[in-house]
This record gives sequence, C-alpha cells and structure tokens, in this order.
Amino acid sequence: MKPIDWQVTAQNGKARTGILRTRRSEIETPVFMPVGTQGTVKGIRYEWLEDELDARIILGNTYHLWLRPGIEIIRNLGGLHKFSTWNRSLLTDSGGFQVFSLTDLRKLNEEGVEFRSHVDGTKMFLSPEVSMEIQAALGSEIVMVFDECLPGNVGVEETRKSLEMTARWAKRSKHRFEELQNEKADTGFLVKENLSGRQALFGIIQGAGHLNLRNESLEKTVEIAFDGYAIGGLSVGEEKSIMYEVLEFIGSKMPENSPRYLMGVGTPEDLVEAVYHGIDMFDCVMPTRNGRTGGAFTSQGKINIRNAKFAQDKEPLDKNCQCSVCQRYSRAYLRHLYQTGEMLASILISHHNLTFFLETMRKVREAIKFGEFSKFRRDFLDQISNND
RNA sequence: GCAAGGGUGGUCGAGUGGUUAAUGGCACCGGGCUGUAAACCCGGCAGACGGAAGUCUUACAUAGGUUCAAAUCCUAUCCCUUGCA
Repeated sequence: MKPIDWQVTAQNGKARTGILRTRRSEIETPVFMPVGTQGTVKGIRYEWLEDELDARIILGNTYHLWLRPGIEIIRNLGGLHKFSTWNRSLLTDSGGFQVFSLTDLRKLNEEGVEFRSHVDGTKMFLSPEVSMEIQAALGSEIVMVFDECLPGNVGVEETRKSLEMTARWAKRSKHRFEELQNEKADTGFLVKENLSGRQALFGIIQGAGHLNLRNESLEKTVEIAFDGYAIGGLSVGEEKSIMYEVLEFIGSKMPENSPRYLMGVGTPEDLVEAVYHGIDMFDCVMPTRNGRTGGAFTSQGKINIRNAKFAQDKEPLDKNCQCSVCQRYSRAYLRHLYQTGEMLASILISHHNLTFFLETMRKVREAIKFGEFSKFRRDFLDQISNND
C-alpha cells in the first residue's frame, strides 16, 4: 500500500488535473499550497483556511519548527497536526531552502549543514537524517528530501557538484525516512481507506538553469524512487525566462504518474505557465508576504494598497473576487488600515490574496477539464498584464 | 512689566561663522517582495532644468547690519515658553 494516491483526471496538452489522496485530505490538482512556515499561515486562522478558502494542504517548515518550539515539544504534543489543530494535509519543507536563504549563517559539507540559529545564534546541525527525524516528529503527510538549493546564475561545475550532493542526500534521506517509518516515529500516522497511513517522501530535482544538468538530476532522483517529484532551485534570482525554459524542458519529462511539485513558485502568471508545462503542485509565500506588506493580487494585476490613488477608492481589491474581504471592504478602507499600521490590513489582504491564488487554481482545473486551458491561459495572462 | 531661554524644511529635532540645500526620527510619496532571518526591505522627500554628472533660484521668525563667508555674530521688531511681579 502506498502513503498517497494520485490519479490524473483530465489532460489538456501537457496540463493535467488530478486527485491527490493523502491520509488526511483529498486534494484536487493543480493545487496551490499556502505556506505556513511556523505552524501558521501568517495572519490566517485555520477556520478561514478550512471554510471559506477551503485549502486542503499547507506547508510547514522543518528548520523553523525545529528552532521553535522545538521538536520535543511538538512530539510531546502529538505532532504538528494535533499541536496546531490543522487536520488536513501538511507538506513539510526539509530545511533545504534555508541552506540557500540563510547563507551567511551556515557551514556546509557532505555530512550536512551547520547553521547558526537566526533566532539566537546557537549552532545547529541539519542533515538528511536529522531533517527526516524532524519531519517524522512533525507528522506531515508529505516529507521533502533534504537538498541543497543554489542561488540562480551559478556555473555548470558548481551546479553539478551541488546536484550530485543533493542526490546523495536524497538517498540518505530516503534511507533514514524508511527507518523512521518502520520505527513508527511518524506522529501523523493514520490509516485511511487503502492508504498505508505512512508519510510520503518527495525527491527534488536541482540543476539551476542548465538543462542537461536538470536532466541528470531528474534521472538520479527518479532512480532513487519517490512518491512525488519536485523542481527546486527556481525563482532564486535567475532570469524569469530561464525558469520558463527549465519548466518547458523538464516539466513533462517528470514521471507522469506522480505529482509534480514546483517549489516556492510563484506569481499567478508563473502558476498558470507552470501548469501549462505539466506541474501539479505549488507553494509560495507571495500571497501572505505581499499581503502583509500591502501588495494585493487581482484579476487585473498587482496593486499596492499604499498608493495614494486608493485613498478614496470605494471599489473592492478585485471587483471580480467573491472573497469575504472583497464583498465587504473598500480599497480606501484597506489603505487606511495599512497606513495606520493596523494588523487587520495584513490579515484582510493576505486573506484576499490566498483566495485569489486558490481561486485561480480552481479556474485552472476547470479550464483543463473543459479542454479550454490554452484559451484560459491566454485570457488570464492578458487580463493580468493589463492593469493601470 | 522685568528676567531667562527660545523661534530651523509637513512635523519633532540636530547644527551655533566656512566640508550646510542643512544630521536623525516620524509623517508623506514611490518601488520591491517567488520551498518566509520579511507586519519587512530599498529609494525619494525646497523649487526649476537635465538621462546623468550637474547647473540655477529661493531657504533656517521678520527687517537691517558685520564679514571674503551667516541658520550660526550684532541691532531692531514680532511671536513663544518659564520664573518673578
């Protein structure tokens, strides 16, 4: 028995819809997963995620939860689901991205990465094994292998060395992961229908903007065999055209019968483009981070609620949006909340943004089912670049 | 009325003869944010011209003055604060 089940339900060009079943929820793909790094999607109560937004899966982060509150505490409280009360699916990132983003606070070698905690400077050592142990304690439905994520625009030699290490780390991740499953270290264990009740493990393809290396990484990763495959190392400073090039090249080469996950991406346009190239899963901090900092995504493109031009604007953030924020609050009011530093501004805009992302994916799925994805893509990109 | 201390750019507040179109903070304006060290970061903020380096004009209560040079020194006036009557 497998830990997850994924079936394609419709195909339109390279784009496809599917149903991903985990032990905790049923997820229609393509799916956008809100990011909940520290056990919370910043500014959004689970009630909203469950009810109005109807998110079926969110992210958590190994590194952050390891530092605070610490794994012992989470394990003692029964895992991240019980601790946080989020009962739908969780995907946990391995800390691999922090290898990239906390570059000043780390020392990296074959064995793993020594971090100085960004919280208090304590030395911590993260490795494939440790990452798997933490993710087992968190009890997420989908565990990510521990990888090295390079910045964009890195040369061929460095990229190759890195991707080879990532492949070795992937092997070690899987080895330790399976031990932990057998040891029943997974706090989220839950038997459901014909699933194993265990965690699923996804591999990560690296290779920066070098297509041949992407291919190499793909082969190495598939050879190890995972429950799903992710593309890492995109949108990390490289030209956007490089990301699209990599997606076009590698997207449809990834195993057809497993979910394909593009890590950390992206803008609404990126999502639609990636779906076009056969990607099924996404996560990104943009809706919540931009929401907190006054950036709203709309069907007419991005707006910045700080702009003086909204001071007396009675319209909602997006006149085409059905979310509870757009049904009730004007741009003028939201701008006022933002300008006066009211936390509600961040909450409401984040809420709207998440709605926009999730709703966009709903429309994407719809379009694929009706065989109209090309038209949808054209119209969507047209609308969104048409603002001001 | 007398005495003391003050009046600086939207605001608060540095500066007390030249490197000062004037430090900072706030406000304001704009930009950025892609597996969250992010309720954050960056930039602009007298006016005009310029792509820019820059040039010019007007500025530190008001009006005069001293000086090669003044927000800074002097004189007068107006206003504010505090104390004493």
